[in-house]
Amino acid sequence: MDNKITEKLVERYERVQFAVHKKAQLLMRGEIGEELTTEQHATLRHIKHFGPSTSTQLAEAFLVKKSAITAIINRLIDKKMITRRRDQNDRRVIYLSLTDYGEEIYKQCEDKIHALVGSFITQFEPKEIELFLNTFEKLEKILDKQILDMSEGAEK
Amino acid sequence: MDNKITEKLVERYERVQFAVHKKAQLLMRGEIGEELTTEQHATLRHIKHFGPSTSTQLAEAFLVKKSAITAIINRLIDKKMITRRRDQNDRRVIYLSLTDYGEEIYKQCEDKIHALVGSFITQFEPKEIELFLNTFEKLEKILDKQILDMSEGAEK
DNA sequence: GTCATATAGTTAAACAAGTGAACTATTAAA
DNA sequence: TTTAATAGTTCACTTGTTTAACTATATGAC
Repeated sequence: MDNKITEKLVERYERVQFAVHKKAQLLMRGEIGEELTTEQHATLRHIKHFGPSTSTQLAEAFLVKKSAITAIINRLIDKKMITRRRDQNDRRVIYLSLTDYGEEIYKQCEDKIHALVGSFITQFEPKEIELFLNTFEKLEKILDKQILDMSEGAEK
Repeated sequence: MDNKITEKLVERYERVQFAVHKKAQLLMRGEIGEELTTEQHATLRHIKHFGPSTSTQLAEAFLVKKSAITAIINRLIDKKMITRRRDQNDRRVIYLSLTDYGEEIYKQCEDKIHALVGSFITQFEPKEIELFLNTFEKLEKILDKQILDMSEGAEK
């Protein structure tokens, strides 16, 4: 009984998550003139959201090693979308910021995503959206706690 | 007004999707004795679900090129989780099936996932789960149609 | 029946993302 | 001041991906 629902949930979640991911990938590809990978977009998003950030902060946010961030950052710098700036108080630290071009590309991506999601929203009842948001908020809290617990051992 | 909701939806969805993905990754890593990547797990899942499959079918299901499937398959064969079997009617075709070992590892993964999701379920109202399922079903249909439209040009 | 074409799958080169370990600087602490 | 810790990079290796060239088999036009 309960097993059936679990299975259904997993299956349906996986299919939607796959479809959303693919859709987002297609959105980031080509249409804007610049190709952005999922990770590159997430990096721009983090910096836009939290302001100038360090590799360490990005690594913690994405739950990957710092060397992985270095690689992504190098590619974004090649694309002239972000810049490095050394902290003068602590000269080990490097702050990463968006260039004007980075801001521009990021904005174009956001517009695309928002337009897409906006078109979805019209097909749902306000009540459905409300409940969706609440469920996800709850889910997020549960997951965050669990992931923190699990990755604590693996963290450096 | 509507803009605000779109933004919230995107943000919340992205955070949950990230958390779920990381959580699943951690689940597949080590705990079972065998490491499975997301793609390897999805491949086992597809074969388990649809029975002996071809590279072409997997490539279509995952929306990647066939050469990407070849690489994943080779690694799963190295791990002795699947086998190739030539079709005798059409000798171009190769069917991929799970080995007993593959079945065993896959089952262990599923059990882990179901246990996890089962533990989530208890924290939600039946009504919430019902609506969640319905919303996702609706979302899936919308996305499937859109992705089909978008990738039609890109398909080979 | 034979020749052109389509289909199934592999291979190889190149790129993006990731890990792990060794490394350079710089700062903090004993 | 010598030792620790921290921030970041580099390098070798793995996985997943695309593109393009390739092999082998099947289909179809004539």
